[in-house]
Amino acid sequence: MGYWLLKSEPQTFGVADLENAPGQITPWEGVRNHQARNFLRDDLCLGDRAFFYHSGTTNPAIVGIVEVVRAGYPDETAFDPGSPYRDPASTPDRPRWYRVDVRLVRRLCRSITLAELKRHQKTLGDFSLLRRGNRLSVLPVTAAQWAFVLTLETQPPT
DNA sequence: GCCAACGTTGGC
DNA sequence: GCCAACGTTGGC
Repeated sequence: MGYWLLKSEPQTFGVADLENAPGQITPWEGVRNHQARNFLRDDLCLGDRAFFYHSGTTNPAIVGIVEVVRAGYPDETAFDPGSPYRDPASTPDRPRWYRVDVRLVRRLCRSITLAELKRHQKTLGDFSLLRRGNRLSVLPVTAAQWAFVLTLETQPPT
């Protein structure tokens, strides 16, 4: 099973929105970066788990856990002239962008902030989220990193 | 193919 | 609001 981290700005789509979505399922769409697209299209498998991460906020943090319930398929928002994610270069015949469907497994008992993760950089090792200049909205997480972050959840914030 | 200009992301 | 990182665009 693979582990991932998915970023979203809570003002656009936060964990609360996912909580209120039908079946607590949402397409993870609108990703318009080739490297992130490759992860969505090729690497996120059915059953994989991902951290739901809030970016662009005062306290960027991991706030929940989601599960991939549908593997990569074309992101149809690219075909929609009314969508902010419209990309005329992507067509149904030759889709350029892909999305997955995710379901909320649960919120974390407490948010694990980016600041806190940085304090554990030594333990986390080469964590893609902490790499300088990283802007990818879909990031791989190792099994060890996944497990460690979950141990933080049940400890008081450091 | 090179590179400057520009736009976006995202932390602070 | 600022700035670093980095992707994209477009002229040459």
